Parts: sequence; C-alpha cells; structure tokens
Amino acid sequence: MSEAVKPLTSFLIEDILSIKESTRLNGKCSTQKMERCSQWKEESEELEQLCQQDMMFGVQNESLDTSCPSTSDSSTLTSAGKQKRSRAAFTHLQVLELEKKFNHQRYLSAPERAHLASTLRLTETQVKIWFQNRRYKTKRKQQTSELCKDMYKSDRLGLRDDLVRASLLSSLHYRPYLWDFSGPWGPTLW
DNA sequence: TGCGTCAAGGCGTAGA
DNA sequence: TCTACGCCTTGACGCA
Repeated sequence: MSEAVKPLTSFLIEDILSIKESTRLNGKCSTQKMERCSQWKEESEELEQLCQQDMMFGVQNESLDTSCPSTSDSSTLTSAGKQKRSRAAFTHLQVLELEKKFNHQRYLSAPERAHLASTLRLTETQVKIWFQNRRYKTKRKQQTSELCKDMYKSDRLGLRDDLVRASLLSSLHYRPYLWDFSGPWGPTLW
C-alpha cells in the first residue's frame, strides 16, 4: 500500500467544535445537549434538501461541510515526538446519511462509495471504514442477542451447564484481549 | 477516573 | 499485485 494513495487521517473534534464555537454558550452539559439537538435538527433539514438536490441533479453540494476534514494538520506531536492519532467525529448529519444508506444496503460499490463520500464531504476511505465498522458492530449485536436468547432458553430448561458456558463466552466475546490466546479458545471460535 | 463508544490501525485472506 | 473484506485491537474522546 502506498502512503500517497492513502488519505490522511481526517479531522479533530476541535475542528468541528471550532466551527460552532461562535454560537456556543458557556453553560455545561444540558445546555450543550439542547444546542446539539437543535443543530441536528437543522442539519437534518439541510441534509434532506441537499440529498434531494443531489439525487435530482447529480451535483455536489458545497454547503455540507460543517465537519469538513482539515486533512492537513489533523494530528499533533506527543511529548515522545510521536504523532498523536486523531479520531474523526462525524457529524450527526453525516452519520444519519450513512445509516440511511447502510439500512438500504450493507455493501457499497466503488462508484456508490465515491458518490456518498463526496456528498457527505468525507473521504472514500472514511466511508469504507465506516461501513466495515458498522457491519462488524451489527454482527456483534446480533450475536449478543442470539446469545441472550440461548441463555434465556437454557435458564428456562434448567440447563445450568449451558448457561454457565454461555455466560463465560459472552464475557469473552467483547473482551477477547482479556483471554489467554494460547489457550484452546480463540476469540473467533464462535 | 473508569468505562463505553467509535474511527482508525493492523493483519490475514480472497478474488480479480 | 492490488483492493476490499472480516476480525479484532488501539487510541482518543465524552460521560457519569
């Protein structure tokens, strides 16, 4: 893989917050939450319009970059001189659209990904990774719910051994790194 | 301050 | 060989 092809890590929380800084009040959590809700509402309305326009005319929108990645200087140096990893925080608007797309289709073709990325002002890699993570998250949730069902069944049937095994497995599943990988059970066993 | 969440990193694999 | 995937794991961040 060439580093040149790979897009730079996206943007920092501060990048987003700085945009909204001017409208931000001094209050703490509740105020901020209320504010965020109203922002989401505005973003959603904006998105509706943008997506409709985009679908109708097939054009890119310039006004959707409330969280536009500032790819140039997204990470800082640590005291050790190592580059500090930055974590992008997608806006509600972007997540909303990604979720919408994901509900419709779990896999994107390259053109679809490119289109969605440009529409949401994200890189194709970010869209790709988001879908990857989203699929994995869905899978995990599904496995957990199935496990819970099994546990419930076992409990009702009085299958204590199964219950114990299931609870043991559930504790392992989400904390695979806590388990001794040299042992007979790997995290991908089930 | 510990914990949960989530974008991104990393590794192995499959298909073209 | 390249690209995208799955499957974790890591690291940054927000919250109680």
